[in-house]
Amino acid sequence: MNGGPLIVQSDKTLLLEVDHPDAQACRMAIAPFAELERSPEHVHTYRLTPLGLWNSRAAGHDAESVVDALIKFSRYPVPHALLVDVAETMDRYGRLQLLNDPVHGLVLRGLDKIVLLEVSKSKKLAGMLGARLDDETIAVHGSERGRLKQALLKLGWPAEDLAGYVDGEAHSIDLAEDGWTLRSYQQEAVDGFWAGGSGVVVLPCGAGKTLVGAAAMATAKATTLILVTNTVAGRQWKRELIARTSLTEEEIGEYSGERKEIRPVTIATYQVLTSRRGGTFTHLDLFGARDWGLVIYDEVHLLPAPIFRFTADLQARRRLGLTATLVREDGREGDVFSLIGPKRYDAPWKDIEAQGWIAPAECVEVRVTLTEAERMTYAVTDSEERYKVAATARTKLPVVKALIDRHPDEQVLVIGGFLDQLHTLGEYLDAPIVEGSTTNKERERLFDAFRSGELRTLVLSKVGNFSIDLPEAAVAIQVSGTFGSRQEEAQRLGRVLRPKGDGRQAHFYTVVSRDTIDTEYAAHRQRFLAEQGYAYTIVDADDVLGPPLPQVD
DNA sequence: CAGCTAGAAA
DNA sequence: AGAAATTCTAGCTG
Repeated sequence: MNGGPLIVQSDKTLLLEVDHPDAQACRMAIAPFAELERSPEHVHTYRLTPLGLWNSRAAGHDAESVVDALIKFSRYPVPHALLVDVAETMDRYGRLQLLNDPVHGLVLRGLDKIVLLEVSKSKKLAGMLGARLDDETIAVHGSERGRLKQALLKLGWPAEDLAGYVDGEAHSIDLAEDGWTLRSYQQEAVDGFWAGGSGVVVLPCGAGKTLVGAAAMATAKATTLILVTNTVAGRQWKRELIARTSLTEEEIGEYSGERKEIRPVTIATYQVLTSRRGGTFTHLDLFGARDWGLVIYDEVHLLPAPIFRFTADLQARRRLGLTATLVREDGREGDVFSLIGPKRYDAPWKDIEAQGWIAPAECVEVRVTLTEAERMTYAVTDSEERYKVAATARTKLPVVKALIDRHPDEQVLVIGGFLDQLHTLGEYLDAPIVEGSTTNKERERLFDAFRSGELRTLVLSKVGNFSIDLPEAAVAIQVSGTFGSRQEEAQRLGRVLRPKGDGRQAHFYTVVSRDTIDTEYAAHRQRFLAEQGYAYTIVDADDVLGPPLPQVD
């Protein structure tokens, strides 16, 4: 219509022309409700999904604002049927509400009687609903609050949960007042969460998600259960809470493989909760050990399946999910939506970078050419092993070294997915390795040495995908990854995004073998970051290695 | 009680 | 669609 950057197609894909002058504004406008699917050089593909639309609906956007954005940036007339579909899909959220009735307890109310009638006939809801109280109200078994929301989402009628929460056991928690305040986006995130009751806050790694958690605790002023991915991450939470809140060492317990403390604020690992013996979960008591007023899920994109089940029974407690990437590789975003809650806040990474709260980062994909012999091996390897062969090619070694040498004054993390490759690298670079078998004690020692500057280079296995706080790292070099995991890429970039004291830039290199599936996987991993506005420059390994040394024979 | 190892789970 | 890696428990040792 007006030469805009966006082509809206009736199959619900949106094509964004990247080089168009309005592309950036358009990206900002559609990001709240559309999911990026592909991001090659010139045209990015987004998709409209029901979940994306419902998340933006829950965040207070109405169908009109979505329709306006599509029409405003569209190059051609937007298919009418698609606009109708957007409006209808968004309108499905909240037509059913879960409420707390003073007489009947938990009830499902239909703002639309027909919808209520329709879902009440569904076999999927059998056993969850009780007596029909009137035209627009049906009693709900209190214990089924979570499972009912899951089922309704699957039926396409996600309920708005207004049934409220128990306060839990009160516990005095305040933010410490010595010379710092929450950043504006952190405050907005906490306000959004609290107003919504429960849900997910999406912020980049390094943007201070722990402080959002601390502020939520200071708002709830109640006993809190914090679930984290591993023990070291848990200790970082503890350290941060002691520094930034009125909580003392004695008030915070660690519930991990090593210790089983239950205190007013308890930090537990997902693994310990999901561990079982003889088919029964052994540590479930933790959920009932106290009258928790708030449950915080760190790295909610990694939440293991059993935790979803327990969470279904925790619907009367306030739940805060924290993550940098809401995308899950297992497609269970719907369960996060119905059981933890809708997305309550997110901010584009580039916005927070523009405010100076995370370091600007340059992303470079370095392509190496395999040697004749490596190409031969690759060619004769069957498909299952191929990725490993391509990703762990020895040709990458000197390239990694050259990249490190390009930043002589920076601390460097080398991150990969295959242990033997990492051991080779560790020897080659004379750098220590942190992997799964590294004891927590040793990890903390190495991380401390790195933080203090004593150690310049550290090699990390998949443990580096999880929250590790290493503020000094300014350069990360990725040598291999898992499949094409988008969240992994984001976590790894996140390792270098903590703002540097003097505003230095961060560098993220990904070293990839040319003409192999290594290249494809790398492209897949980069998708999420492309959505956040990070563009990769592709360079040849020879440009990194510099001119070849003269041959001496 | 710290440190190590094997074995299970997802 | 599959393989690798991680993290837990439990049992042993000095």
